[in-house]
Amino acid sequence: MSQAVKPIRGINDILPDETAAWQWLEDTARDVLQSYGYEEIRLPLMERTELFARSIGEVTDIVEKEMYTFDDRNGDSLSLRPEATASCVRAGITHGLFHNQQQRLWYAGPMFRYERPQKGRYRQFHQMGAEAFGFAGPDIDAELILVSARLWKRLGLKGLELELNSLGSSESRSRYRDLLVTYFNDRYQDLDEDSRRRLLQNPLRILDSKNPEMADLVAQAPVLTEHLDDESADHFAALCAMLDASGIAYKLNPRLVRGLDYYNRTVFEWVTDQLGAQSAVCSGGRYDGLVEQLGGRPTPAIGWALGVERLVELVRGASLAPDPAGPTAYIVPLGEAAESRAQALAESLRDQLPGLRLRVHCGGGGMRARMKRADRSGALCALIIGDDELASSTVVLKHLRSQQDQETVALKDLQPRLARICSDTGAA
RNA sequence: GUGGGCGUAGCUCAGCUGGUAGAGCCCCGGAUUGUGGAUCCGGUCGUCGUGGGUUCGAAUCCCAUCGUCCACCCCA
Repeated sequence: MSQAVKPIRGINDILPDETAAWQWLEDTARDVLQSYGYEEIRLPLMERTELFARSIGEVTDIVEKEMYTFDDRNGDSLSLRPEATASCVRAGITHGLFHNQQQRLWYAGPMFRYERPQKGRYRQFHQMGAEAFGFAGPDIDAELILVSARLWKRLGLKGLELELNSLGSSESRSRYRDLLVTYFNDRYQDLDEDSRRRLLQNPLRILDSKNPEMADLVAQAPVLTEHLDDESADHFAALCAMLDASGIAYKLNPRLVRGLDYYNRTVFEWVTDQLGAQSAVCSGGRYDGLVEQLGGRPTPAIGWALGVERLVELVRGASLAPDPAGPTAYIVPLGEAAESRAQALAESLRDQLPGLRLRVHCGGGGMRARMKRADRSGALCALIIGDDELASSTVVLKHLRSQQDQETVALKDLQPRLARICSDTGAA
């Protein structure tokens, strides 16, 4: 044996025993998004590096040390996308989607960040996201939160908490930022190493510190929500009233900031305590300045993204995902004559019943081995075809999930018989 | 980038005061020549992560290295 090729760290395969949960989650999310009138947009996996630098922020960790960046053969610097909002905005500008128009969009797909992998954090991970463009008022903020809340409900997920905050306008945010820098600079001696670094890069993130020794200092710091501009305060109050009216519970968290530079006003996170250090399952916020910043016309915008791996973990942990459906029938041909007929029989059944799931035994083996495979396949029944059945144009239908006696079914009656099995079990 | 735990069969793991590698599950065959699930019998499967060192002898001790998991950081 030659040496096996190693996989890339933090870039995982999703194996067949997990894909049922993934598909269920993705299907459910798509249904929910479409039920609110959101339309899918498919975006490229890579963009010019400049796009991410200009949107996420030059001095963020994501851009400085977590992007997969390389020069293509023309010498252009490209990066695998670390998130999709920037691409979505870019695509909207490229195709004029924002000119006097409103857009409700969603996307799904892999993102890439060069981080040390740990629970709920991988170098290739998947997000689904929703973005709304051209809506300035708090009603769309409420709607986007309702979309996410409905998704948790449809998935049967309990225990997610919504944390909510407002960062204010970019002007009030930067005034607050100055206040905060002054406050922490005056207490520089008490700052831990991480916070000193953040003071230069992203002072708001000091408020997020997990270090208990920083707790007092953070608690005494100026509070963001007390320094909002009037319009942002009104916007936020109206959003809260709408959520109250819809029965959505939330926790105001004045320390909730976001790592990406483009957010303003509403920011929110759905958090869980089930995922170790990774508490955020879905988060987002308003980014009213981004479209203009990337060369489009001023366009208010807001969106969220959810981490598919994290949700899959929650859904699997709570055994919420339905069991994968096995085949309706497993066809067991016995003898050369039957083996040469089996695939043709299966083909004609699939023609007649498009929803039917048939697995035809391949690979030889004795009767016992074939029946064992039929059982392991999860099939509802086995269809046994040997010389006797060929001679009489019948098959033996054996029920594998119940104690019903096996039946001999004429070939001409097989299609309605299988259709009935499908409908009895709610399949197809 | 920093810190800690762990790397033995496809999977889960035992073996670690150095003596030449085991169990359960899975898989295959048989008991049951055309009938799965339960039971019983038999069988296949290992560069003991990699490289070096100590030793008559290393899965076991030492060093290095890689991988992986978790946490910091960052964030979905």
